[in-house]
Amino acid sequence: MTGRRPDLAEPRRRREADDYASRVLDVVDAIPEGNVMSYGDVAELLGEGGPRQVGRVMALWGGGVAWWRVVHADGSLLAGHEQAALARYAAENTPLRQPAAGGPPRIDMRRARLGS
DNA sequence: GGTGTGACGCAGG
DNA sequence: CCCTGCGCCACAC
Repeated sequence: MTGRRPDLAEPRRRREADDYASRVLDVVDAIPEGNVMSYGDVAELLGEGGPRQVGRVMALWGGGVAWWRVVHADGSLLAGHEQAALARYAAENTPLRQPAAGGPPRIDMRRARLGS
């Protein structure tokens, strides 16, 4: 049919985006204390989108969930929120890897990564 | 409709 | 350990 009704088609796509975001946040919310997942892990478990999509969702709406349980694949912490994240890790006893000297601490992915 | 950008990830050097 | 390039995809301009 030629009547596309853009006034209805547009909002539908918007709803799908929110739905995807809601799924991402749901997965993050399901990560147990003391464990973490990488952006790629979340995307893979979700079976949809990619690490960057997950990252964007977290950037926009991650404030309402345990955002510190989503880290980079190499275990490095979220830039700009290292202190807040570190406090959380200490509180829930998340396994960290201490650097030899002065360097930035990272998650011990082998032990903290969920699923392996 | 091309271009740049990003709370990513991986391979190379 | 550092930096660079490329793939990836949604979004802003």
